[in-house]
Amino acid sequence: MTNRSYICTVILLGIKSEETIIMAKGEETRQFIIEKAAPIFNTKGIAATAMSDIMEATKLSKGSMYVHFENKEVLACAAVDYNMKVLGDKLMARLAKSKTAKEELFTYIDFFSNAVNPPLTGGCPLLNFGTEADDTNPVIKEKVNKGINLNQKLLEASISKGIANSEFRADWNAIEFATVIVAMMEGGHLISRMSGNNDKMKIITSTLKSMIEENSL
Amino acid sequence: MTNRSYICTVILLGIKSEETIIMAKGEETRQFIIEKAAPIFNTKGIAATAMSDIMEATKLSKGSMYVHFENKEVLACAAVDYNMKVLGDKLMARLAKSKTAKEELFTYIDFFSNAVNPPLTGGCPLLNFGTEADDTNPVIKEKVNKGINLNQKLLEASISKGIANSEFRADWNAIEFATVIVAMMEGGHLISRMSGNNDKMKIITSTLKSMIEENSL
DNA sequence: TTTAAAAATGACCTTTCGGTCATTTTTTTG
DNA sequence: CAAAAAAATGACCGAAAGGTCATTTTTAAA
Repeated sequence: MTNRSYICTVILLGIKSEETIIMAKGEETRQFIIEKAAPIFNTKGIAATAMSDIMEATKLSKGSMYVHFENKEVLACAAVDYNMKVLGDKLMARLAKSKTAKEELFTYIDFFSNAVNPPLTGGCPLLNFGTEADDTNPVIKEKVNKGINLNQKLLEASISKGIANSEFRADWNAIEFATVIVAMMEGGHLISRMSGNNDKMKIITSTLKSMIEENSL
Repeated sequence: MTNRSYICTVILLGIKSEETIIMAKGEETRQFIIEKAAPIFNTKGIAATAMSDIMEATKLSKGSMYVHFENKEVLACAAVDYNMKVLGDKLMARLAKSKTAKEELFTYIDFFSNAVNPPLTGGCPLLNFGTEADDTNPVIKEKVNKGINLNQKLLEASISKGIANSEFRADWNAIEFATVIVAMMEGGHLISRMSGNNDKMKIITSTLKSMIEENSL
C-alpha cells in the first residue's frame, strides 16, 4: 500500500524504544485497518462481518490482514475497543466544555440524544456488541461491561459533584440515578432506532432532564 | 422421525379445510423445528446460528429442514415470531391475574425483573433481534418495532385505565411513561446481563415502582 | 389395503468462510 | 547504497456454510 499519512509514525518515532521504531509502519497499517473495520463491525455485527468485508474497505490483501491480526477474533476485539474509545473521546471532549454538574448531565444526555443519527456509525457499541457477545463471547462481554461501568462512574461523579456543590439535593442517590440514566439512554436508543425516528428518544431525554430538575436546588 | 405428540394435528383437524388436513403432519414438524430453533437463535443470534445447529437440536436431516422452510431467513423469521409470541403469552398469563392498574404495571415490571434468569432462554428477543437486525434486516427490525409498540400499548392501556379509575393522577402522561418503562426495562436488561448479576435491574425496577407510586392517588 | 402424496433422508453441490505461506515489494538499518 | 527486516501479496487450503435433489420412508385418503 502507498501514500498514507504518517501521523502515527511521527508520533511513534517520538518514543525511543527500538522495537517501536521498527514497528512504526506496521503499527500504522494496523491502526488503519482497525479504523476501517470498526464501523463495519459496529453496523453488521461481528459474526456477520467477514474478513473479505475488511479487505474491501481497506483495499488490502488477505495476507496483509493476517500480518497485523492473528485472527478475526483479535481484529474484532480491537475494533470493539476502538469504537468504545472513539465514542468515549468524543463524549469527553463535549463534556469538557460543561461547567456545572447539571450542565454535565445535560451534555451527556444531549450527546446521545440522536439515536437515528448517532455519534458513531452503527449506533451504540455497548448495545451492539453487548447484545451479540452476551451468551457467546465473554471477552467482549467484559469489555462492554467495563464500558458501561465507566459511563456510570462518570455520571455518578457529576451527580456527587453537584451534591457537594449544592446544585443537587443532598439525598439524591448518585449510584442509582447514574444507573437509571444509562439504562434509559440505552433502552431509548434501541426503541427509537427500531421505530426509525427519534420521537421515543425525545421522551426519554426530556424525562431524564425533568428528573434532574426535580433534584436540582 | 417418530412418536411425537399430535396436539397440533388434533387442533388442525378441527379446521375443515382439506389442505390443512393434508398438511397436518408437516405443520407439526414445522412447529417442532421452530420450537427447537427459537432459543438457539435468541441465544447465538441469527448470523451465528447455522442450519447444522438446528439439525442437531431437532435430530432432523438437512433435507427435512428445507421441506418446511425455503431458507434460513424464513426459519429465522419464524423463530423471531415464536420467541415474541411465547414471551407475550407468558406475560399476558401473568397479567391476567392482576386486578388494579397499579398491579398490572407492577406485574409487568416483575415479569421482566430477572435479567440473569429471564423468562425466555437467551434474554429479551426485542433486544437481541432488534440490535442484530437494526442495520441489516428490515423485515425483522419491523417485527421488533411492532413488538415494542405492543408492549407500550399494553402499558399505556393500564395507565389510562388507572387514570380513569382514579388510581393514578389525571395529569400523568400515559404514552410517555409507557415509553419510559419499556426503555428502562430494556436498558436495565442489557446492563444487568453484562454485569452478570441482577443488581442494576433491581435499581431499575425499584425506581420505576417509585415513579408509579408518585403518580398513585 | 392399496396407492398417491407428502415427509424425511443424506449424499452432493457451490460458495464463502477463516486462515496459511512462499514469494515479492517496501521499509528501515548500518 | 546495500543488506536485513518487515510488510504486502494472492494463490491456495480445508472446513463449514447454505442449499438441492433423487431416493426412500411414512402418512393418510380412497
